Amino acid sequence: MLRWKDDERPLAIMTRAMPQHKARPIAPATVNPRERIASTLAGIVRQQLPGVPEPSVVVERPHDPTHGDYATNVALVLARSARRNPRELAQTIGTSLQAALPDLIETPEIAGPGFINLRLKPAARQQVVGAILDAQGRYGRSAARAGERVIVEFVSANPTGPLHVGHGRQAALGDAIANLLEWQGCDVTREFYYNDAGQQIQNLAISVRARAHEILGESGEFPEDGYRGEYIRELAQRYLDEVGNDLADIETVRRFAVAELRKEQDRDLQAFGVRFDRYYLESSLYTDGRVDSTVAKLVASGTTYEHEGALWLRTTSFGDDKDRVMRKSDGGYTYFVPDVAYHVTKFERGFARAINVQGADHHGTMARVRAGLQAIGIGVPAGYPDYVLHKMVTVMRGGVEVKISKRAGSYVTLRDLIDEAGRDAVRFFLASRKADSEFVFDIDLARSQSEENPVYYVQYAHARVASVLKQAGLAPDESLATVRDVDVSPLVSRYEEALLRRLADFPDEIALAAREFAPHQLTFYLKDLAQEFHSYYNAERFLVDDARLRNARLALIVAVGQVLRNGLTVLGIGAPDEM
RNA sequence: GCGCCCGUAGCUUAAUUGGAUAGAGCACCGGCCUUCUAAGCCGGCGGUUACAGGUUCGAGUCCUGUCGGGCGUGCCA
Repeated sequence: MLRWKDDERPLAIMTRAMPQHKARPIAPATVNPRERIASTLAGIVRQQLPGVPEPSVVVERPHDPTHGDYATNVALVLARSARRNPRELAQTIGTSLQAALPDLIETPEIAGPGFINLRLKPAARQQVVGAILDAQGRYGRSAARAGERVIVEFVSANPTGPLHVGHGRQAALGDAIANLLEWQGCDVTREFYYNDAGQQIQNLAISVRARAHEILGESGEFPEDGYRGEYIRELAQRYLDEVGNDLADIETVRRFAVAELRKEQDRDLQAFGVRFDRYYLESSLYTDGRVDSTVAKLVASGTTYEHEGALWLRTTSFGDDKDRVMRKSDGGYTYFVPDVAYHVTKFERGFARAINVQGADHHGTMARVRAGLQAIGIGVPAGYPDYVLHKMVTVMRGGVEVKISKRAGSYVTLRDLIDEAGRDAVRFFLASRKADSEFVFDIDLARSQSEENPVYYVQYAHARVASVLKQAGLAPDESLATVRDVDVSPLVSRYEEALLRRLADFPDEIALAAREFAPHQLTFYLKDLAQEFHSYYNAERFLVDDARLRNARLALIVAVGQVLRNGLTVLGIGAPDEM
């Protein structure tokens, strides 16, 4: 997952307020090798090929480890405009590169149509262990985006029923995205837009009241579009127990039902390990006048018109494919008006970036909200807010789709999933796919505490690290300090090379996953890291007699344990010491 | 009808954003526990990347069209 352009800021490993300690054998202020190579390369191109339009210099990990630690395609990209043979150009650039970085790389190899393959000197590859130990649990964190204020809105379920698996996917994705951004230095606010003002809340109240009448033995019809889940009956029973038999005031019923459902949603989210900084109430947008003032501003901007008794916004002027109704002919606002008003507050609250994690059925609102923000003319940037839309989750058990739960009736609840498969497995699974692909959640797989379950595979690697350290006499909280200054030069086996490369990639993985709102990339990284560790574990012994080798290997696996833990933490998953 | 998204091995999927021989896991077959956790490791089988064209040194990735699935689409949220 490495791809950097030379015009992007290098990503510095967070080194904040770290106590200075003994000088280590490797250069103290070492930068990530990839960054050094990329910037040196850019200089060489500028110097040797003046006048050639400078391309993005890309230094990346080759797929095949026999191609070395890094590879670059500069020669291929430049060959045409420089009117040179790509392989011959690669040779020239490669020679200059090695001359500039003799301590870092071996003699470059030219391969294929003109790739330059670079192999790090062992000491350069090994330095990552020191970097991880020095970081004191903060390896992978960066200050690259320090001070950037970001709001991540996710879940935002209506308080009309229990959370379903789709909300679970949003919670897993949204929380992981928020964590990723925090690890990049962003100042992140997690917000739940709490839709308490619409027609569906009224339906909830009516449904609960109808069930309460039934319980009291009073006849009456259940509303056509009422909510039919078992939880409505439970709410009705609790209402009768706690509030009383007076059902005359629908407002009292409504308030009770909403409060109860919110409590339940909060309990589910807590069980899932997700917390919000703020719940933003849709109703407050009406009571504080923001909806009215939003409409007034849109009218004043001249982007609205009246047609057939309704007020329309000319969203087509801002990229939408149809104009949209703002105020219905009956005088009420359509939902998209408070939506725009809400996003105005995000912008006005100073969030330079807003990310909305929602189901793909909301994709229609994207163009509308963005158009509304543009129309209002208060300087909101064109792509604001960002959307991460996810597709449907299908739950499978025993090879067949599960469509209903007892409590909710028509859908599977997040609580069902957590109860069946456990928090960690559910979070890992729901974060492990690209958001815009359809998701098949196999309950049997998530439940199985065995080889076919990836989350246990990763956690097991962490537990194995902890177990070895324990037998080496290293307490978990002391292991970092104990191995900090060991000589890591014996780490040269193919397993060790692979692990060192993987560890060096971690900060870049975080940065990339944060930039692309793509936690699934991190799940794949962790599986790969765990796999390399398990292979190593099976092939080599750590507690060997040779003290120098033993210490080097212990330092390496302490570093592996750190990265596994950090990665799992970003995904909101525990890193157990024992399994 | 129109718009957006998706289509990769029997199943679930990845692919460094246009790079090298399309990688994994599950399932299936064969090996590895007197040694730090076998919830593990090693090997094998399995691909016309839905289809047809195009762009270029190079396409799963970009463009055009077709097929299949999902979602949305002037007064539901």
